[in-house]
Amino acid sequence: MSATFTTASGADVRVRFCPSPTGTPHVGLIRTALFNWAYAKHTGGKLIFRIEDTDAARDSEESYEQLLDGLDWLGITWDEGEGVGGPNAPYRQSQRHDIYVGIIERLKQTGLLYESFATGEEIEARNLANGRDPKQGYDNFERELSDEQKAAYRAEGREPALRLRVPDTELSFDDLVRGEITFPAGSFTDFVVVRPNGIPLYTFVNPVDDALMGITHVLRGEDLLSSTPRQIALYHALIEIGVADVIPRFGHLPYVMGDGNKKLSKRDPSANLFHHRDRGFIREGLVNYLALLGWSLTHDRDVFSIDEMVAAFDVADVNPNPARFDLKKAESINGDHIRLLDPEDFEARLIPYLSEYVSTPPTPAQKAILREAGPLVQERMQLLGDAPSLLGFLFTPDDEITFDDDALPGADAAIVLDAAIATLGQLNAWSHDELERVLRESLVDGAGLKPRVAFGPLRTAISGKRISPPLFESMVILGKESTLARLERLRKIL
RNA sequence: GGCCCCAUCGUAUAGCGGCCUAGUACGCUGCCCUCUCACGGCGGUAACACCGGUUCGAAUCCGGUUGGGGUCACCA
Repeated sequence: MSATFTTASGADVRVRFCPSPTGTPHVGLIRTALFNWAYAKHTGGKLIFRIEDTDAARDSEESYEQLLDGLDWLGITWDEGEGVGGPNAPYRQSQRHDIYVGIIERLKQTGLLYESFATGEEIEARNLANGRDPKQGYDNFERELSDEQKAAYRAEGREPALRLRVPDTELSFDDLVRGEITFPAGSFTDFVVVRPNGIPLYTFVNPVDDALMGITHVLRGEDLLSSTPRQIALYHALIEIGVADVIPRFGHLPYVMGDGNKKLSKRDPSANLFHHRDRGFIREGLVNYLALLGWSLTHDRDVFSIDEMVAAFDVADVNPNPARFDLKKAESINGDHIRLLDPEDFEARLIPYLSEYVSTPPTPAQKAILREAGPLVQERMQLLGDAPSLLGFLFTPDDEITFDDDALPGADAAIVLDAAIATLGQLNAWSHDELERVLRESLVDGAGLKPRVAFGPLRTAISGKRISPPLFESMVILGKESTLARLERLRKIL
């Protein structure tokens, strides 16, 4: 027999993002936040931001601040919750203890919660003795403990945890991304919701707060899929005592995988949201890539704006397969978004990544260089963090340029440099076209060199590198004096 | 082990019974452009896990097998 229950429908969408503030923000967690946010935006619903800080040992204020930082960076905002307030405050579970105590009391009175004294070892031993798999979990053994038995336990100095009585029926629900899922009777057992010290567990406070806050759609990670029947069982209990009136819809988002076949580990640098920001992902690029982890806009486009995502996003379209975090693809998408930036915007975003060369705010001279150099590199970068190696030479004094080993030409380049110095020394119209014209004339046409042989040493002289922004444009930015000084400096070294 | 989820090129995905000799993107790769590197353009590489059904017709529906993952805490 299948249990029947009411699900939320028709009403305005209310979704939530409810992280525990432990550690630095994980991209999988942020992806979950993004999907909830996008779904709220798409449906015109509300996103509630709640802090699940019921684990004092692991929770930290620093972690909470990082969460805010990360969400703010990506532009994920919420309509109700910690930081902005709302009718269901407080939004930190550590401040909601009194609310929980009242509900626990009512649940106890109705017999939906019962006292459990058994230790893990006792449960396992009993499973073994009864021929059950020791890993099978709790056996609902204490459902009908007599007062005498309870007193005996207390006489031993034991204090009871509280378990929820789950229905002895199968339980199914219609997952928004996976369709109908059924758990057979007996595959989920009575579980602890309150510790002996009276502090409720996540398994209790999460559904309780969802109910109290009127959450209609629970979009969360696949790791919570197996606990859904227990949550639904708790919802039944909450409905029975009038705390909830409907059961929300559930949608379990696919895992974000790392290399191999395991979840992207917290220890993997790729898991850390800020690692990507530090390397120069822009928010448009990272959001786009994160959205692609389990979702797609259309069959032939994977670069899109956040607005386009919001306009099209529906949980029902989320793919149930686990998604691998592919840094190469992410960087490529980011590069596309960098190219999409307005030049001034791009310039402004570059500055923090050039801190070793450019002061904040930049001096007028630095600003002028950035203005001219920005367009030269905007299409050459996948990450803003590429900027220092590409642009550093423009901010470095002529006599402090260091030459990369792989960029150093052979002694035969001396002829090239001599010719270039002679030619440029006489050039007065210091423009891109003139520079190219006279240098080609003297080196390529005159000396009969291949362009790459002719210009390679010049590139090294002015940038110190084998790879640089376009040569003539760079010379224009540096100016005649600086260009000649650099050419002469390399000439002397050879 | 019980239960649950998942299964299309190396990766992410499109596909929701005929439009599929399976599309797109990243990656890799050939050519073009070219002062380097990029960008851009034109090609190439490469996949429906397997076995049964249902059907006139299956990547698409059903069952099984195999493989992978998750979960069975007085963590969240």
